[in-house]
Amino acid sequence: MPRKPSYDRDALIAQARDIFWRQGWAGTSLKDLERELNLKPGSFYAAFGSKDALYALALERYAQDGVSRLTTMADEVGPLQALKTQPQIVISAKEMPARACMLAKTFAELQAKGHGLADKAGAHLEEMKECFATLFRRAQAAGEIGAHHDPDRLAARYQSDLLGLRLSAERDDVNAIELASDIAADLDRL
Amino acid sequence: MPRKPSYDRDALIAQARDIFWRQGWAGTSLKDLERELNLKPGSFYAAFGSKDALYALALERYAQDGVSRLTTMADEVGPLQALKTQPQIVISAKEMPARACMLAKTFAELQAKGHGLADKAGAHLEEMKECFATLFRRAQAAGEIGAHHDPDRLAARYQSDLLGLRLSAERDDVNAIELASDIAADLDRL
DNA sequence: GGCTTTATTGAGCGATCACTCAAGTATATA
DNA sequence: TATATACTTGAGTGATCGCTCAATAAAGCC
Repeated sequence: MPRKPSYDRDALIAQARDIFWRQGWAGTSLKDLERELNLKPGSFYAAFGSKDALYALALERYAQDGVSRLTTMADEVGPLQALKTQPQIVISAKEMPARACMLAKTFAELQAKGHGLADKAGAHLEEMKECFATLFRRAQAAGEIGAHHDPDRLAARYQSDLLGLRLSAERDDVNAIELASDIAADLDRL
Repeated sequence: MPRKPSYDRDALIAQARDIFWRQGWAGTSLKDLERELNLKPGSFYAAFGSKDALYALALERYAQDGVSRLTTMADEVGPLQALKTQPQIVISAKEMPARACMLAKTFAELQAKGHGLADKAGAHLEEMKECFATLFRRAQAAGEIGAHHDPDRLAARYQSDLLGLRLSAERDDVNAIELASDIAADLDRL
């Protein structure tokens, strides 16, 4: 009996993710979203409930895609090679809306105000870190990395390096390719 | 003949810097500033002209303080030791309003929208990077670092590491002290 | 003290914010 | 085809945004 929506909800979430990723939370108005997603206010709120609810969906999508892309690559080329390749990938950014990490941007923007979305972003960052740690553990098990290292500590450092790289890659005065290869080179010394 | 302002302009700029540093550009309203600086709208605009103008002053103050603190330390303990100590310092954050870098936060928040303050923040980041490069050059001249390294490349990597560290240090699930000491330890392998 | 000059005050400006809702429209079932 | 059930529309909500300005108060110079 009902009527079907004329839009593809998943596609709208992906589109919203890209806008939020680029412009941030406060930097994206509902006018922006309504225009880009081609939704009137009524439809928007019927579909997503609120700006924050859509942002949360966008964050989740972003984090899921990041983890699945990395684990897929690790299954194909091995854990260490995946970790070494990741820096290049995150700054290649041809069709990506931004090089900086959306989770980091969200966390940095909203943490001070105690916004719930900052906590969600922080949780996703933690998931991502645990994903890195798993790859370091697998690399250790495969003998690609010395057994004396703490994989959690390596993961924290590696994630921090990636966040720095991705932020630096937004700048014109930084050679991100050199930076990425230097970070990757560090993994060979473990 | 005139009447003197009842406030200390420099102190107000420092106070505004701390608020902006913590809450970001969009996250800080004029109401916030008027309340914290104890200024009515009229006085505020007579003193600073606009929110953006005050933000620019705050950025400048932030950058100047950062450079002068680092160069002072380098004069006291030497360039390499200063670079090795800096990571601990930036995350100690007893009386600092945030651990993340204000320049990086500003750049990340406003760059996508083409806001002029993002360019100013980017320029200050470049100054800071050049300051790091100078210290690496001085460390090289002193024989503390191998001559085969490119100091500009080292500076870019070091700055990126610091930005990542400072962002990570805002998180509860990251051991920032370990992170800082790992970054410092890397300098001994140069 | 009188005068000039500037600082201070706070009500209020238009614009924009996230969001609501009643009315109209299209569709799947009966 | 008739009806029930959504989806779509867009004018409009109160709140807040950055900011203005006329009125008032206070300080330095004569």
